[in-house]
Amino acid sequence: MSAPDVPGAAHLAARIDAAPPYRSGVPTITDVAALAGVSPMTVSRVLHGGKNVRPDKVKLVTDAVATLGYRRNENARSIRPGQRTGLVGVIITNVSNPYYAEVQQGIEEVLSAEEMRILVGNSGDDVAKERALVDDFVGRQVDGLIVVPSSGGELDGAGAGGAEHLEAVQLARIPLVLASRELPGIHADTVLIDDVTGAYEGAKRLIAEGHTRIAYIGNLVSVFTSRRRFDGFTRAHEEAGLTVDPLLVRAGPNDSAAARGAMLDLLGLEQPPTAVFSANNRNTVGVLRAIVDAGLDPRAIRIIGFDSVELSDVMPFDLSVIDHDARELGRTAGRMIVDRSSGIPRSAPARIVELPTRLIVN
Amino acid sequence: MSAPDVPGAAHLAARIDAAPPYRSGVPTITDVAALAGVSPMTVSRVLHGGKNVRPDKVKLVTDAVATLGYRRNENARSIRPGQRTGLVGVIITNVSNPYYAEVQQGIEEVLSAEEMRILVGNSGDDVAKERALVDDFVGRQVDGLIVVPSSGGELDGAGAGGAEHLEAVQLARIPLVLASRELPGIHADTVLIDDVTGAYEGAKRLIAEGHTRIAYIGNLVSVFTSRRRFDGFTRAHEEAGLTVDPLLVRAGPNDSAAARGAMLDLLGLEQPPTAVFSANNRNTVGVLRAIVDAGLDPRAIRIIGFDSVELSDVMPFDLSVIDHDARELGRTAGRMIVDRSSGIPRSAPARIVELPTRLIVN
DNA sequence: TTGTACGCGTTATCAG
DNA sequence: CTGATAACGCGTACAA
Repeated sequence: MSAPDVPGAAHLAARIDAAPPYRSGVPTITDVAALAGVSPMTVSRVLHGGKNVRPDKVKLVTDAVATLGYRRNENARSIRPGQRTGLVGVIITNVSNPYYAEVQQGIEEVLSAEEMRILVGNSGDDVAKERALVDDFVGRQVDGLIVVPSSGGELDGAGAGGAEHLEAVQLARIPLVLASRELPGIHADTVLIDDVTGAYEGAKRLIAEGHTRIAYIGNLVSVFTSRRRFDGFTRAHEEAGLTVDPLLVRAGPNDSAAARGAMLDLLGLEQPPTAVFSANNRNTVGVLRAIVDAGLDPRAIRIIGFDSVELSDVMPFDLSVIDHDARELGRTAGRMIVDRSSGIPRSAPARIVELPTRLIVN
Repeated sequence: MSAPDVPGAAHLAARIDAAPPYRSGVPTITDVAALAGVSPMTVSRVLHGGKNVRPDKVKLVTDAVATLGYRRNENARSIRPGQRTGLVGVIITNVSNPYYAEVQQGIEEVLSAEEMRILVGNSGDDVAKERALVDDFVGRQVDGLIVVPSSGGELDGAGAGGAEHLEAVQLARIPLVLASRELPGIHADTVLIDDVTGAYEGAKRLIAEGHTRIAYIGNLVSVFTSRRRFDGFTRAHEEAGLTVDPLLVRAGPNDSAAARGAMLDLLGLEQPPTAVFSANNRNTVGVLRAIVDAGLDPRAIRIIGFDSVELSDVMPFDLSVIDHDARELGRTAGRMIVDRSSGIPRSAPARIVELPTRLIVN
């Protein structure tokens, strides 16, 4: 097996030995070129549309591609300057919330039409994890980033409290879109739900029905949307000359279990509320569960919930919802990325879009 | 501004001119090296743990990294042989189905713990789109692929009907995991729900309750799981000495709208069923809606549905569900990828895991 | 302990 | 119309 002393043969053996054992069998453009009997450059041209290549060579190449099962290495391609990766990083807090699943669907719908793909990460509403994901995605040379910002960072009220990683993204001139939530100090394309108006109209409706003691369940401390919704809730009260009873405001919950606890607590008050405003779909689920668990007649209390809840219209509760189009929110975010990465210059001012809500009374 | 004739200065100017205009400002390892006054190699070493580098140089480098905001280019890194990308392609039919959203969540949970990221695409149950996604993901050098196979390809009953793209994945020695559905002719790690047993127990329960005319709603033509569920459904009938009335089997629907139509149709029969078995959560939603739309008393008909439906236990229907852990299915798929890409050899026989179901009677 | 040389797969540039 | 060359950012092998 050792190379004989014949120069030519030795050279060949060396080439074979050099045929790297690590070459995992995945064919490269060079393999295609060799099989087709052309240069790699010609193969590249054919792959890019075959402009300015003789038809017979085109056929040679396409055949070689087919027999070898060749696929372009997108990563190698993208290290060259000026080449896009076609990758967009998507960071959401939690896909198992149907709302965010719907947002992701909308994003994917728009981007896949542009042959772009999404890298998805769940932050779990944890700023540290969000930061790690951003770093990773940037390292993978994404063409854009869509983020539902984690709420944790807002706690300290500082400028862009804990959002330096997103500032860095902008410094690197990577298009950034904030979805569903704004972030103080970060000036980026943003798509929101019109939380204030939606909540205002929901609360107004309850007040019109005669309710004066309306509870509010939603995390006002750290969740941007919940604070906005509370603003609308409060405004409706003010307009009607009512005041919001602080005892009826449960500012903690942001998941169904916590909301259930808060609701059970409210039901145990000396003077319980006659209606409840729930700040999001997870909380609404918790509220409903509390009512059932407390053994109450499901219609004993009026409920209005932000976001939709599947089958809310057939449930035995006195439940209305403030609905909106989560998928359209995702689509809008996707379009913003597409616009920025072609078309609209990076330096154009940030756009802020607010999507409407629709009150569905049951 | 033109370079003077002083050799040294000219050289410098040349370097500056050479500083490519396309260099989009993103710092590279070379920039870090220059700022730190070391070679790129030393920077690389520091980034990989700083073993065998003098502490002062380590500091120099880490400082330079910090001031420049340097991040390693993962794509450039991955083109070298033997380097993993840490990317896993995930192809699901539709994330807006809460079941698949949950699966994705499970996958992400396991993989992100290994510092791996997911590329997600929706196939919309379209084999052509699935194929395109597979091609794209393979081109991006994913370390593995998790696929909920589209059903379209099974129509022609041929060997691996329309699944050649998945065979190709295996030929390229990329770990492949099938989730939720099997594919004839494809021999890969697979994680399924124990559909047969789950459906069997559900149907058995209805029969034990005295029902003999039980309708079945689910797409038997193209959906693997639905066929398996029908098997269990049938077996329970046989065991009880009953036969399934073909008139009560609606083999078409695979979404809530179609299921609603089928259910309305069933309700209009001369001899309507006294119970319904719905093959998945989308269908269950349609069934419930049909009952409400038909103006029936929600409790007029017994329903059992595969998959869970949120708040099924508090709804005013006579609804039981055959529940299972979708997130665990996702986790299992993720673990299979991790195992194959390290640990377990690629050549080890395919593993098939069936996760249990749980009948929740309401 | 540190640096040099080279190659990974691809494509822009330029020469033929 | 075609091909040789160089370069993208990084890491391995080897040399100093």
